[in-house]
Amino acid sequence: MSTTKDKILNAAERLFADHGFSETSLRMITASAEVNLASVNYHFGSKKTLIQAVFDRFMGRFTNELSVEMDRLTAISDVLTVRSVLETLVRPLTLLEQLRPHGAGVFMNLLGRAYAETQGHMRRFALEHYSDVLHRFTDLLHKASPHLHQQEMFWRLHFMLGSFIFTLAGHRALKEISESDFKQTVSIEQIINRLVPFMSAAFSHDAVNQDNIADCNLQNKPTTQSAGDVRS
Amino acid sequence: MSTTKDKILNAAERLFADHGFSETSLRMITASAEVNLASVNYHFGSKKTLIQAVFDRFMGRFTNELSVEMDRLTAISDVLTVRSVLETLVRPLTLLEQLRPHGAGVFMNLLGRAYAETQGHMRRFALEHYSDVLHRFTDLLHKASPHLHQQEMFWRLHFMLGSFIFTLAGHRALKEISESDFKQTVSIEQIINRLVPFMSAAFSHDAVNQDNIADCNLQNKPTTQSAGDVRS
DNA sequence: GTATGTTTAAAACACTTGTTTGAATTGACC
DNA sequence: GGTCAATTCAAACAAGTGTTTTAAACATAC
Repeated sequence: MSTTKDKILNAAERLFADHGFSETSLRMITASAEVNLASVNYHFGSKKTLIQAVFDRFMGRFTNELSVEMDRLTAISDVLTVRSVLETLVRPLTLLEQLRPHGAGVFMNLLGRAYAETQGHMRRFALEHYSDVLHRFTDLLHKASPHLHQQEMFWRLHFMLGSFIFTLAGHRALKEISESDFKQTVSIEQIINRLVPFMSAAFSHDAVNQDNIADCNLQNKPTTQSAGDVRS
Repeated sequence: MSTTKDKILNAAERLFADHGFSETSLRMITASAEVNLASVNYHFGSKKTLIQAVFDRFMGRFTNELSVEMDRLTAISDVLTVRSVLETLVRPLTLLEQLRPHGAGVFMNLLGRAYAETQGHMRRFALEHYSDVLHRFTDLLHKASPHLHQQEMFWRLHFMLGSFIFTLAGHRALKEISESDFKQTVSIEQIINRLVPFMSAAFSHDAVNQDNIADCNLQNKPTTQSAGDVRS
């Protein structure tokens, strides 16, 4: 029942959100947690595994919630849209945010880091431990857009991931700019609710003949195509 | 005339791409550049300003190219589409990549870092020194989608930026996965050419009444064949 | 050639990093 | 109360960090 472990975990979480990982020292963490410096190595082994532990705790909470949302979705409707699948992300993310200050931000930071690693150590860990939930999500997405083949799916998935990670991981900076420019507060939930339809449209677009998209587009219709000037 | 400065800049560029910024020490840089350790402080003042110098050099090359592309676009056509505006990014980015190994990756890394900073020091620097080109780009984008109000514009711009930064900054890791999964090499140009139509669709979507998008959506429609294969 | 300002060189500086050590403390169980 | 393992603690460790210093080498002008 030793609370030391949790104190470290919580302090690390908060500091990681504020300063990033390599910019957060163990001394900052232990000072903030009011525990001894050596205790982090005692309980977690190393800084690297501490980061993993923080990540793991987030990932567990997130995938649990996501699982619930996906259950709900598949229960109520048998026709899937990209939009409805992406909307399963909203609650898990906002929940993370209200569970801890900047929760979604730290989580996305960790996720981004997991991918940025060239070695891919953290990514492999996540894909192993949470493969079922993750695969289930991509499966739903695939069912919602069956015309996309695997490779296109792969890239769209990561384009989307990029938007999510970038905006949510750095949402404090973005909030700052937005609020100084528009004199209006903005919550992470609002950002997500803007992001989901945005990504839905992107994910659903027909790449072969993009004029189909243009036709639906309510903006000025360019009959003279200046587009398609794709240099190879 | 002194090549020491350039040697440092080039070595820093390459190492930043491989290990990130805080993970790259000045000793690694000076060793790789085969110059004395002290010379980086002599020529650049500090590590921080060295990073800025690397960023500045990239930013200069990038904005120059982008400017040319925007000239070309506005010259040939007076009706703008989101797609055509986004396509002005293709050449500047691929040029960066072929100019130096992983050039676009480092540049996007720096760009991402510029935004991630809570203090916003680097972002402010970029916005001041390159405001004209940057504003011109956003203006074109705004002209191409005049129905979007400022705030929605702001967020969509950053959603897009997120995809670009994430995918290009981490494109080496993504390449790795993609090539091991699909047994097929993939160039950064191919990624960009996938990303542009993806983001065009996202940017052009009608947020007010998203059913319009859904109606245009070709998913589940039997007439469409396996789409999305857009390698150029 | 000397003088002047610029560039390079090796070494040391002051400091922070993650980690380890070995003794002190705690808390439970017999 | 004594035993033993688990935990905490202060201190030190070795390695690495960015930066500064001082002297030497260089180039260029007078």
